[in-house]
Amino acid sequence: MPKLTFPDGASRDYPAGVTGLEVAESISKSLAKKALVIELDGALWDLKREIPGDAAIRIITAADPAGLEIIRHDVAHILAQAVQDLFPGTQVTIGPVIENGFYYDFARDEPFSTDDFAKIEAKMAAIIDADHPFEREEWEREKAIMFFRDMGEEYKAQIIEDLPVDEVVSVYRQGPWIDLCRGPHMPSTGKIPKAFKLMKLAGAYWRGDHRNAMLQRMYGTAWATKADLEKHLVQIEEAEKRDHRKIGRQMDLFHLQPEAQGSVFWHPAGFTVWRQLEAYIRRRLDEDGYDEVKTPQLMDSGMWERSGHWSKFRDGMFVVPDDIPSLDDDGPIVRADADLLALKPMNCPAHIQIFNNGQRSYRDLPWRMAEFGCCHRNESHGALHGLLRVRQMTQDDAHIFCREDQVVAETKKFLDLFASVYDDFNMTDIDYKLATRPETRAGDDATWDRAEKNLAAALDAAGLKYDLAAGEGAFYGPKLEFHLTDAIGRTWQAGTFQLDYVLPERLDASYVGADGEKHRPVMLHRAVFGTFERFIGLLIEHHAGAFPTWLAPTQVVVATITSDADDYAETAAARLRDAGLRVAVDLRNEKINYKIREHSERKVPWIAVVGRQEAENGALAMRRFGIEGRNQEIKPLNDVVTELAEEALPPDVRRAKHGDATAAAAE
RNA sequence: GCCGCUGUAGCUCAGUGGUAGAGCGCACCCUUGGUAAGGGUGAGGUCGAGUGUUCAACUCACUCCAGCGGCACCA
Repeated sequence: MPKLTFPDGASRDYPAGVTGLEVAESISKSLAKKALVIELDGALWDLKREIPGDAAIRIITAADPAGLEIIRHDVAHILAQAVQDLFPGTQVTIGPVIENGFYYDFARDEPFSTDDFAKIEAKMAAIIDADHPFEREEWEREKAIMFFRDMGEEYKAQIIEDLPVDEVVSVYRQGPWIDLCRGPHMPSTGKIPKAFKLMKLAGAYWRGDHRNAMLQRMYGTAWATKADLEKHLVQIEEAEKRDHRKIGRQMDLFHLQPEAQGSVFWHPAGFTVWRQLEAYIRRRLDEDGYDEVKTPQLMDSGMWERSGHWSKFRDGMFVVPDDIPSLDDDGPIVRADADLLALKPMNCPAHIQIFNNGQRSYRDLPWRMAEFGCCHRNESHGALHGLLRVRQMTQDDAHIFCREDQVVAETKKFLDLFASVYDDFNMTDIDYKLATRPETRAGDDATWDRAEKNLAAALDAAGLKYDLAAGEGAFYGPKLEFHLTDAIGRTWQAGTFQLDYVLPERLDASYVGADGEKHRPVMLHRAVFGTFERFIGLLIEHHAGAFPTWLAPTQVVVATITSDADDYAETAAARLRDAGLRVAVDLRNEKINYKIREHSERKVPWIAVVGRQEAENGALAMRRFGIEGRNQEIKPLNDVVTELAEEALPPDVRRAKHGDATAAAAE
């Protein structure tokens, strides 16, 4: 007699052999109707399976996040059934639930087309209408392998072969269709909400390994209700509107072109944003005790051999022969045996050269060496993506050389800086992760133990909660990952922090300790923004192009209503410029509506409208971006100059100007 | 790099086996208009590149290039 405990703490005895469905019915008919699966002590269980013993239970419906996963899993199954029905000879593989939906990988020689989606979706709806019960069976392992092999389902057979020997092999029937599956499933296909949609088609390697066959992956989204599906589709549209590539074109920030794929042409407006960011972070680093340096773009391949990059990452480096190209049309342009140089893919080896140039004492440490270093990486063509994945990038990079006993304090110092910077950008939703040792790595386990412990201690000291990302560290040391959530809930990684014991060793960096002996410094690789390219991409999408005033390419446009106000407009603009603002003047022979529209589309924070009245009164009609409909405030020019100059201050400068008093008052 | 899709004017996109169209933008003219598109005229295209099929290719086929969505990669 299983004793079942309900979420409210009450418990009740049920007859042996009772199923989840019967339990649900004993509570209420409507619950039984809505029930999808039952949770037993935290594990999900088919409603039609006997409950084996005492358990804390919860009936899962579509309204439950776990229920939504069941729905998505079941939709993946009926997708597979529909596809095999419509395209005989297609092999099924796996079809997991992912964020917002699911995918299914199929093996088929002919390519699928998105044109097939309508047909497949119709078939899926028919399977739901048929209301096939999902029926679980447990099979003997060899029988299952034979069965799927006989069906020509090589991938399924392989999956079973690779299951741990003690794992129960279960299959589920849904009407005429049968599939290997761990389950659980809802009682029948008829309970699946018709709130799904096939989204896209893509290639994916079998088991994620590029040496394996390429399968065809269908992505879909599925929800508990049609309204949820609609909402999701609208959200996708919203995200598309924020696409930094699109906004970059609309706001004339930058462009990319085939002759320099992966490298950005920054236009004046876009580079204005860059300059603000660079000036900002430079102030922050100066304040935090960094020394800025500049190191060579090209270094001899020998340097990269010594650093270890040549053997491991040569395929991602741009290599240049160290030879004068020949003007002779007949012969080769460069000698075949020319020495090789490489464009730097990172700044750290060069920074070690500065460290090594002269004798260093323990008194010099920590040495925080910063560089806005322009690096090149020969990223594969398929990886390039707007500003987010480029071949030429500039990092707000720095390397901190320190003693082992300084690692925790330096890490904490960086974490404080990091949080403060992102706070200035109004991005306070940050998840921290400690990425630990990967399978292939340099350095011994004792060193890794110490390194991971140091980072954990620093996170604790900074009062930060964090998760582990096991095996995600760099090959030379553990990393901290910073996952930011943007205005519409997407997560991004920009900055980085890595602990490195290996490179100082390889490039023989040392300092003289208090004991008069030579010691190895520890090296901390760190970047707050990451790369300017990626960070600007992130900012564009986070703000949907509407930058805060201090970053906006143009901060205020003075737009005239009639040409009688032209002279005054120029005077007002000059005043604003003198106050340090980025000002444009629009004297065109256009209606004010048209001017407002155009500058609003460019997301200029302020439009200062001047007509005859403003010109006579020495005023401006100020219109702030982002407020729907007519919004204006007539203000004396002098007041506007003062107020906008204040609003346009970078956050750190404003903080310094007003001291900590305002900050404290704000808390 | 792999799989799929796409490539037509500065931008967004129609279009057909018989050598191209719209809207916006741009230029010029009229309009001086009070908070998200005033009107007119005009310029602008080797239809991504190459090869092939055809009397004829922007259209069909193949190859290449690039972009997009994934996968793999990401020091």
